[in-house]
Amino acid sequence: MTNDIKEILKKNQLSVTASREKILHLFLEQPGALAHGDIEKKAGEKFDRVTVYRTLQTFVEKGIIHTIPTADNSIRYALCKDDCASGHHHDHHVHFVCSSCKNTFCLDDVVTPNIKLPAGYSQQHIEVVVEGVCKNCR
Amino acid sequence: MTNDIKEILKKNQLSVTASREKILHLFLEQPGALAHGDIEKKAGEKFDRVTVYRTLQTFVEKGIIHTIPTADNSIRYALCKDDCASGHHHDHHVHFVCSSCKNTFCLDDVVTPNIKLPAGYSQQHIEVVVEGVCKNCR
DNA sequence: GTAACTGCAAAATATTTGCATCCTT
DNA sequence: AAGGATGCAAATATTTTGCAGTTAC
Repeated sequence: MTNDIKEILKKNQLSVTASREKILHLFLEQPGALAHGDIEKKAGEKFDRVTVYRTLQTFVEKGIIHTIPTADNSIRYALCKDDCASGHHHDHHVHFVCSSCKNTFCLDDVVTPNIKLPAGYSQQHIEVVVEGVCKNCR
Repeated sequence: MTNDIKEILKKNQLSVTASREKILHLFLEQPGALAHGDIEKKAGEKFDRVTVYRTLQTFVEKGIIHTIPTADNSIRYALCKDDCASGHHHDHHVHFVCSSCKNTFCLDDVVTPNIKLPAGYSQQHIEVVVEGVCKNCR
Protein backbone atom coordinates (compact mmCIF):
# COMPACT_ATOMS: atom_id res chain seq x y z
CA MET A 1 0.00 0.00 0.00
CA THR A 2 2.73 2.38 0.95
CA ASN A 3 4.45 1.08 -2.12
CA ASP A 4 1.48 2.03 -4.23
CA ILE A 5 1.93 5.61 -3.13
CA LYS A 6 5.59 5.68 -4.01
CA GLU A 7 4.78 4.04 -7.32
CA ILE A 8 2.23 6.67 -8.23
CA LEU A 9 4.69 9.43 -7.49
CA LYS A 10 7.51 7.82 -9.41
CA LYS A 11 5.29 7.06 -12.36
CA ASN A 12 4.66 10.79 -12.60
CA GLN A 13 8.28 11.81 -12.31
CA LEU A 14 7.87 13.35 -8.91
CA SER A 15 10.31 12.97 -6.10
CA VAL A 16 9.01 10.93 -3.22
CA THR A 17 8.70 13.24 -0.25
CA ALA A 18 6.97 13.01 3.08
CA SER A 19 4.35 15.63 2.29
CA ARG A 20 3.39 14.12 -1.00
CA GLU A 21 3.16 10.66 0.46
CA LYS A 22 1.00 11.89 3.27
CA ILE A 23 -1.38 13.88 1.11
CA LEU A 24 -1.69 11.10 -1.40
CA HIS A 25 -2.37 8.71 1.43
CA LEU A 26 -5.27 10.88 2.56
CA PHE A 27 -6.85 10.58 -0.85
CA LEU A 28 -6.33 6.83 -1.02
CA GLU A 29 -7.75 6.07 2.39
CA GLN A 30 -11.03 7.83 1.86
CA PRO A 31 -13.66 7.37 -0.81
CA GLY A 32 -14.72 10.96 -1.29
CA ALA A 33 -13.16 14.12 -2.48
CA LEU A 34 -11.16 16.53 -0.37
CA ALA A 35 -11.08 20.29 -0.32
CA HIS A 36 -7.96 22.19 0.56
CA GLY A 37 -9.26 22.81 4.06
CA ASP A 38 -10.07 19.14 4.65
CA ILE A 39 -6.50 18.22 3.96
CA GLU A 40 -5.12 20.68 6.42
CA LYS A 41 -7.50 19.40 9.07
CA LYS A 42 -6.95 15.71 8.48
CA ALA A 43 -3.22 16.08 8.41
CA GLY A 44 -3.30 17.56 11.89
CA GLU A 45 -0.91 20.52 11.79
CA LYS A 46 1.62 18.37 10.03
CA PHE A 47 2.70 20.59 7.22
CA ASP A 48 2.59 24.04 5.89
CA ARG A 49 -0.42 25.58 4.18
CA VAL A 50 1.80 26.50 1.29
CA THR A 51 3.00 22.97 0.82
CA VAL A 52 -0.58 21.81 0.51
CA TYR A 53 -1.27 24.41 -2.17
CA ARG A 54 1.80 23.49 -4.10
CA THR A 55 1.31 19.77 -3.75
CA LEU A 56 -2.29 19.88 -4.91
CA GLN A 57 -1.33 22.00 -7.85
CA THR A 58 1.42 19.58 -8.80
CA PHE A 59 -0.91 16.61 -8.52
CA VAL A 60 -3.49 18.27 -10.73
CA GLU A 61 -0.88 19.10 -13.33
CA LYS A 62 0.36 15.53 -13.37
CA GLY A 63 -3.16 14.21 -13.60
CA ILE A 64 -3.03 12.32 -10.31
CA ILE A 65 -6.07 14.15 -9.00
CA HIS A 66 -8.73 16.25 -10.66
CA THR A 67 -10.92 19.09 -9.49
CA ILE A 68 -14.65 18.92 -8.97
CA PRO A 69 -16.51 22.20 -9.32
CA THR A 70 -19.01 23.08 -6.65
CA ALA A 71 -21.47 25.88 -6.22
CA ASP A 72 -20.10 27.03 -2.91
CA ASN A 73 -16.71 28.22 -4.02
CA SER A 74 -14.79 25.38 -2.42
CA ILE A 75 -12.86 23.43 -4.98
CA ARG A 76 -12.70 19.77 -4.22
CA TYR A 77 -10.12 17.31 -5.42
CA ALA A 78 -10.42 13.62 -6.09
CA LEU A 79 -8.16 10.87 -7.30
CA CYS A 80 -8.09 10.16 -10.98
CA LYS A 81 -8.40 6.70 -12.34
CA ASP A 82 -5.25 5.02 -13.55
CA ASP A 83 -5.84 5.80 -17.17
CA CYS A 84 -5.56 9.53 -16.72
CA ALA A 85 -2.22 10.57 -18.03
CA SER A 86 -0.65 13.97 -17.84
CA GLY A 87 -2.15 16.26 -20.41
CA HIS A 88 -5.08 14.20 -21.54
CA HIS A 89 -7.19 13.69 -18.54
CA HIS A 90 -10.46 11.94 -19.19
CA ASP A 91 -12.95 12.40 -16.52
CA HIS A 92 -16.03 10.79 -17.91
CA HIS A 93 -17.85 10.03 -14.74
CA VAL A 94 -20.50 11.78 -12.71
CA HIS A 95 -19.80 13.45 -9.39
CA PHE A 96 -22.12 13.24 -6.44
CA VAL A 97 -22.39 15.64 -3.53
CA CYS A 98 -24.29 14.43 -0.50
CA SER A 99 -26.42 17.16 1.00
CA SER A 100 -26.45 15.30 4.30
CA CYS A 101 -22.87 14.33 5.02
CA LYS A 102 -21.44 16.94 2.65
CA ASN A 103 -19.06 14.45 1.15
CA THR A 104 -18.31 14.40 -2.53
CA PHE A 105 -17.91 11.13 -4.38
CA CYS A 106 -16.89 10.10 -7.83
CA LEU A 107 -19.44 7.75 -9.31
CA ASP A 108 -16.92 6.00 -11.45
CA ASP A 109 -19.48 3.67 -12.95
CA VAL A 110 -21.84 6.40 -14.06
CA VAL A 111 -20.66 7.86 -17.31
CA THR A 112 -21.57 11.35 -18.35
CA PRO A 113 -24.45 11.53 -20.83
CA ASN A 114 -24.32 12.89 -24.33
CA ILE A 115 -25.81 16.33 -24.59
CA LYS A 116 -27.26 17.66 -27.80
CA LEU A 117 -25.98 21.21 -28.06
CA PRO A 118 -27.55 23.98 -30.14
CA ALA A 119 -26.11 24.58 -33.60
CA GLY A 120 -22.73 26.27 -33.57
CA TYR A 121 -21.57 24.94 -30.23
CA SER A 122 -18.88 22.33 -29.97
CA GLN A 123 -18.13 20.29 -26.89
CA GLN A 124 -14.71 19.64 -25.44
CA HIS A 125 -15.52 18.55 -21.95
CA ILE A 126 -18.52 17.93 -19.76
CA GLU A 127 -18.94 18.07 -16.03
CA VAL A 128 -21.94 16.60 -14.24
CA VAL A 129 -22.52 17.08 -10.55
CA VAL A 130 -25.53 15.52 -8.87
CA GLU A 131 -26.61 16.63 -5.46
CA GLY A 132 -28.68 14.37 -3.27
CA VAL A 133 -28.42 11.86 -0.44
CA CYS A 134 -25.81 9.16 -0.61
CA LYS A 135 -26.31 5.53 0.30
CA ASN A 136 -24.69 5.96 3.69
CA CYS A 137 -26.96 8.78 4.78
CA ARG A 138 -30.44 7.66 3.97
CA MET B 1 -36.80 48.26 -19.92
CA THR B 2 -35.87 50.26 -16.91
CA ASN B 3 -39.33 49.43 -15.72
CA ASP B 4 -38.61 45.76 -16.06
CA ILE B 5 -35.78 46.13 -13.63
CA LYS B 6 -37.90 47.91 -11.06
CA GLU B 7 -40.59 45.32 -11.56
CA ILE B 8 -38.25 42.45 -10.88
CA LEU B 9 -37.08 44.05 -7.69
CA LYS B 10 -40.55 44.86 -6.47
CA LYS B 11 -41.81 41.41 -7.31
CA ASN B 12 -39.20 40.09 -4.93
CA GLN B 13 -39.98 42.51 -2.14
CA LEU B 14 -36.73 44.37 -2.45
CA SER B 15 -36.42 48.10 -2.26
CA VAL B 16 -35.46 49.72 -5.51
CA THR B 17 -32.01 51.19 -5.09
CA ALA B 18 -29.42 52.49 -7.50
CA SER B 19 -26.94 49.67 -6.90
CA ARG B 20 -29.51 46.96 -7.37
CA GLU B 21 -30.84 48.53 -10.52
CA LYS B 22 -27.37 48.88 -11.92
CA ILE B 23 -26.26 45.35 -11.15
CA LEU B 24 -29.47 43.88 -12.44
CA HIS B 25 -29.06 45.93 -15.56
CA LEU B 26 -25.65 44.40 -16.14
CA PHE B 27 -27.19 40.96 -16.10
CA LEU B 28 -30.02 41.92 -18.41
CA GLU B 29 -27.86 43.59 -21.01
CA GLN B 30 -25.55 40.67 -21.53
CA PRO B 31 -26.27 37.09 -22.48
CA GLY B 32 -23.67 35.34 -20.39
CA ALA B 33 -22.97 34.89 -16.76
CA LEU B 34 -20.99 37.25 -14.59
CA ALA B 35 -18.48 36.61 -11.87
CA HIS B 36 -18.08 38.93 -8.95
CA GLY B 37 -15.01 40.46 -10.53
CA ASP B 38 -16.75 41.10 -13.85
CA ILE B 39 -19.36 43.14 -12.12
CA GLU B 40 -16.86 45.34 -10.39
CA LYS B 41 -15.08 45.92 -13.68
CA LYS B 42 -18.14 46.59 -15.79
CA ALA B 43 -19.62 48.93 -13.28
CA GLY B 44 -16.53 51.11 -13.49
CA GLU B 45 -15.67 52.07 -9.94
CA LYS B 46 -19.29 52.91 -9.30
CA PHE B 47 -19.98 51.11 -6.10
CA ASP B 48 -18.39 49.39 -3.21
CA ARG B 49 -17.03 45.87 -3.30
CA VAL B 50 -19.12 45.10 -0.28
CA THR B 51 -22.32 46.23 -1.94
CA VAL B 52 -21.67 43.86 -4.79
CA TYR B 53 -21.20 40.97 -2.40
CA ARG B 54 -24.35 41.79 -0.53
CA THR B 55 -26.42 42.46 -3.61
CA LEU B 56 -25.42 39.22 -5.26
CA GLN B 57 -26.18 37.33 -2.10
CA THR B 58 -29.59 38.94 -1.87
CA PHE B 59 -30.39 38.19 -5.49
CA VAL B 60 -29.43 34.55 -5.07
CA GLU B 61 -31.60 34.25 -1.98
CA LYS B 62 -34.55 35.75 -3.79
CA GLY B 63 -34.00 33.52 -6.78
CA ILE B 64 -33.35 36.34 -9.22
CA ILE B 65 -29.99 34.90 -10.17
CA HIS B 66 -28.39 31.52 -9.67
CA THR B 67 -24.82 30.36 -9.34
CA ILE B 68 -22.93 28.30 -11.87
CA PRO B 69 -20.09 26.22 -10.48
CA THR B 70 -16.83 26.23 -12.36
CA ALA B 71 -13.65 24.30 -11.97
CA ASP B 72 -11.50 27.35 -11.49
CA ASN B 73 -12.96 28.53 -8.23
CA SER B 74 -14.68 31.57 -9.70
CA ILE B 75 -18.36 31.44 -9.02
CA ARG B 76 -20.44 32.84 -11.83
CA TYR B 77 -23.93 34.17 -11.61
CA ALA B 78 -26.66 34.21 -14.21
CA LEU B 79 -30.24 35.39 -14.37
CA CYS B 80 -32.93 32.92 -13.55
CA LYS B 81 -35.89 32.40 -15.77
CA ASP B 82 -39.15 33.97 -14.68
CA ASP B 83 -40.52 30.83 -13.19
CA CYS B 84 -37.89 30.60 -10.51
CA ALA B 85 -39.48 31.69 -7.29
CA SER B 86 -37.82 32.17 -3.97
CA GLY B 87 -37.17 28.87 -2.31
CA HIS B 88 -37.92 26.51 -5.15
CA HIS B 89 -35.51 27.38 -7.83
CA HIS B 90 -35.59 25.08 -10.81
CA ASP B 91 -32.56 25.26 -12.89
CA HIS B 92 -33.06 22.50 -15.36
CA HIS B 93 -30.85 23.71 -18.14
CA VAL B 94 -27.29 23.08 -19.15
CA HIS B 95 -24.52 25.63 -18.71
CA PHE B 96 -21.89 26.26 -21.30
CA VAL B 97 -18.43 27.71 -20.78
CA CYS B 98 -16.58 28.87 -23.87
CA SER B 99 -12.91 28.03 -23.71
CA SER B 100 -12.17 30.74 -26.24
CA CYS B 101 -14.02 33.85 -25.07
CA LYS B 102 -14.32 32.57 -21.51
CA ASN B 103 -17.97 33.54 -21.34
CA THR B 104 -20.50 31.39 -19.61
CA PHE B 105 -23.97 30.96 -21.05
CA CYS B 106 -27.17 29.34 -19.97
CA LEU B 107 -28.44 27.02 -22.66
CA ASP B 108 -32.02 27.48 -21.64
CA ASP B 109 -33.30 25.13 -24.31
CA VAL B 110 -31.07 22.25 -23.35
CA VAL B 111 -32.55 20.41 -20.43
CA THR B 112 -30.44 18.40 -18.07
CA PRO B 113 -30.48 14.66 -18.77
CA ASN B 114 -31.70 11.95 -16.46
CA ILE B 115 -28.90 10.13 -14.77
CA LYS B 116 -29.25 6.60 -13.52
CA LEU B 117 -27.65 6.59 -10.10
CA PRO B 118 -26.34 3.53 -8.29
CA ALA B 119 -28.65 1.88 -5.76
CA GLY B 120 -29.04 3.85 -2.57
CA TYR B 121 -28.45 7.27 -4.02
CA SER B 122 -31.25 9.77 -4.41
CA GLN B 123 -31.10 12.86 -6.55
CA GLN B 124 -32.22 16.31 -5.50
CA HIS B 125 -30.50 18.49 -8.02
CA ILE B 126 -28.26 18.17 -11.02
CA GLU B 127 -25.74 20.54 -12.51
CA VAL B 128 -24.32 20.11 -16.00
CA VAL B 129 -21.55 22.31 -17.32
CA VAL B 130 -20.25 21.79 -20.84
CA GLU B 131 -16.99 23.32 -21.91
CA GLY B 132 -16.27 23.97 -25.55
CA VAL B 133 -16.39 26.66 -28.20
CA CYS B 134 -19.48 28.79 -28.53
CA LYS B 135 -21.13 29.81 -31.77
CA ASN B 136 -19.57 33.26 -31.71
CA CYS B 137 -16.02 32.00 -31.42
CA ARG B 138 -15.67 29.33 -34.04
C1' DG C 1 -40.52 57.96 10.83
C1' DT C 2 -38.85 53.38 10.37
C1' DA C 3 -36.73 49.81 8.32
C1' DA C 4 -33.74 48.67 4.96
C1' DC C 5 -29.54 49.65 2.19
C1' DT C 6 -24.95 51.58 1.43
C1' DG C 7 -20.21 52.78 2.14
C1' DC C 8 -16.21 53.00 4.87
C1' DA C 9 -13.02 50.86 7.96
C1' DA C 10 -11.21 46.97 9.66
C1' DA C 11 -11.01 42.13 10.66
C1' DA C 12 -10.75 37.54 9.18
C1' DT C 13 -9.53 34.26 5.37
C1' DA C 14 -7.49 32.63 1.53
C1' DT C 15 -3.84 32.50 -1.97
C1' DT C 16 0.64 33.66 -4.07
C1' DT C 17 5.60 34.71 -4.20
C1' DG C 18 10.62 35.06 -2.83
C1' DC C 19 14.20 33.06 -0.75
C1' DA C 20 17.16 30.35 2.22
C1' DT C 21 17.48 25.64 3.69
C1' DC C 22 16.82 20.77 3.41
C1' DC C 23 15.93 16.47 1.05
C1' DT C 24 15.77 13.25 -2.99
C1' DT C 25 18.04 11.27 -6.62
C1' DA D 1 26.66 17.51 -6.12
C1' DA D 2 22.48 19.35 -8.44
C1' DG D 3 17.86 20.10 -8.76
C1' DG D 4 13.76 20.01 -6.76
C1' DA D 5 10.77 20.49 -2.56
C1' DT D 6 9.77 22.58 1.80
C1' DG D 7 8.96 26.10 5.30
C1' DC D 8 8.92 30.64 6.77
C1' DA D 9 7.91 35.45 6.06
C1' DA D 10 5.52 38.61 3.74
C1' DA D 11 2.88 40.45 -0.03
C1' DT D 12 -1.78 40.06 -2.33
C1' DA D 13 -6.31 39.04 -2.84
C1' DT D 14 -10.80 37.77 -1.26
C1' DT D 15 -14.71 37.72 1.79
C1' DT D 16 -17.04 39.01 6.09
C1' DT D 17 -18.56 42.05 9.83
C1' DG D 18 -19.76 46.33 12.53
C1' DC D 19 -21.44 50.61 12.47
C1' DA D 20 -22.79 55.26 11.20
C1' DG D 21 -24.98 57.77 7.71
C1' DT D 22 -28.35 57.72 3.85
C1' DT D 23 -32.30 56.35 1.22
C1' DA D 24 -36.71 54.03 0.02
C1' DC D 25 -41.34 53.52 1.22
